[in-house]
Amino acid sequence: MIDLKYMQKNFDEVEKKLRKKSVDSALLEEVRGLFEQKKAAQQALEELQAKQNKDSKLFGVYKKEGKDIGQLQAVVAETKKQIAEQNAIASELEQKLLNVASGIPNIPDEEVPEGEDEEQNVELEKIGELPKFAFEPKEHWELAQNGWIDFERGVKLAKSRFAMFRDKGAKLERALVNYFLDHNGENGFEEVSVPLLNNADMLYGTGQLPKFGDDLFQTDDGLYLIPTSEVPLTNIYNDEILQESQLPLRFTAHTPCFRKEAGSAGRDTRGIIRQHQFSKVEMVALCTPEQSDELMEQMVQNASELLSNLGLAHRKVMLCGGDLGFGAARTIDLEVWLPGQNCYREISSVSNTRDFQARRAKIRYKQGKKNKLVHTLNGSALAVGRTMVAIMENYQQADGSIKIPEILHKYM
RNA sequence: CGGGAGAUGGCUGAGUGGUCGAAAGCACCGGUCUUGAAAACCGGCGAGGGUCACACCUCCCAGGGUUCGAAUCCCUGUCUCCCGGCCA
Repeated sequence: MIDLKYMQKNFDEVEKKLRKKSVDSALLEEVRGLFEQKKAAQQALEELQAKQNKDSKLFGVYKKEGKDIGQLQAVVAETKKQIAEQNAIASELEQKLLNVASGIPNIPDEEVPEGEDEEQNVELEKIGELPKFAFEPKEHWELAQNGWIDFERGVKLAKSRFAMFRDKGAKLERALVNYFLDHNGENGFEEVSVPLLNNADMLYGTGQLPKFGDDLFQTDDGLYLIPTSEVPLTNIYNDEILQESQLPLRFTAHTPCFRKEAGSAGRDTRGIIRQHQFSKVEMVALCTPEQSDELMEQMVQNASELLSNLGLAHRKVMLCGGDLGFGAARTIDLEVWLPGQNCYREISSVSNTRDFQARRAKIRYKQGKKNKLVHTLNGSALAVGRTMVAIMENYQQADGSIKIPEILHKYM
């Protein structure tokens, strides 16, 4: 949630900044109008409430003094009626404002480049050497003929866009998870194991709800399968007030992630690049505003290290405004080189949401006497399935076999 | 899933219809004292909105209800603890 008070006072500035994310300006105008209306209604309501409170307290006094309360009763009855009416008006406006405003995305940082979509993302740095092959490198689903991935049976057990790993494939997945968690742990991230079903408040907190509910699997008792462990990790301190000395807090967790991939029909239908269920190791940080830029760097660096240690060539990309996620003020993607596909593909995405999620999730910290909103950051380190793809394609041999990267040897 | 108890400020915990947003203790912050610290003493100290600042409004798990007035009474839900059943 963006800061509505700030937005009201600096409407033109906010509108201009949001243009980078191509937000409908009619929506913003609506918010501005609603804010004024709501405030007026609120004030009117509070005046009435104050009157009623005052009169009600008089009852006690009158009774003690033995005075007649008949007239007072009539006055209060009238006030009550007015309160009911005014309350209806005020709460409707408030609800409307909240609905509309919660659909406004975060304001992009100054440095975020202009752009419509991923075409305009800006490459920051290339890391590692592209591998050379004396043969035509295959794509991972061809290589998976070796039995590592069983696509057909994954589909049979669930439906399309589900797969299962077997034998060395399953072991490779487990090895990667262990390696990632160890590495993140050594770099200051506390390892946690979280509920995979979260309630609606948490999904609102991180921004998936109410706007992106279509992409979530929901249970019949109102819980949601997490689309990323960013949701539980960020919400660990939902509606709590932290001490400044506790910050920054850094967490890492491995979880499966569940996404309906609504609207992705026809994209990446082959292989395991885009699945309904995938495994991911995530990093999340809660920190002060002063700390958040440095943490962002650290998290990108941490993910990049994992790729380098696996011997995988990759690049850092700064997302342009149009490609930024709903809650992100800035995002840096890591894209790994896939020789089979002959292109770079996203394997990690690190975002700073500033106080956008913290405002929704009510995560604050005490700075002296004041309660301030924390900054929240999240990033993958790494997407496990896609790392498997990268290893298969980069480490494939002429005979179709796949070498295991050195660093994983002790894990499998 | 069945029976009982409970849910109050960072924590512990009083409060059963009327100036209660709420005693007390702990924690925390400021001060006095001290070479320094501890102890002792004095003061402050829930959250959100509102205001230049006050005033004022809302919140005692959530949602309804009773009442002029509810943390306090009633109903529903959620969660926690204990007892029983089931179970990885």
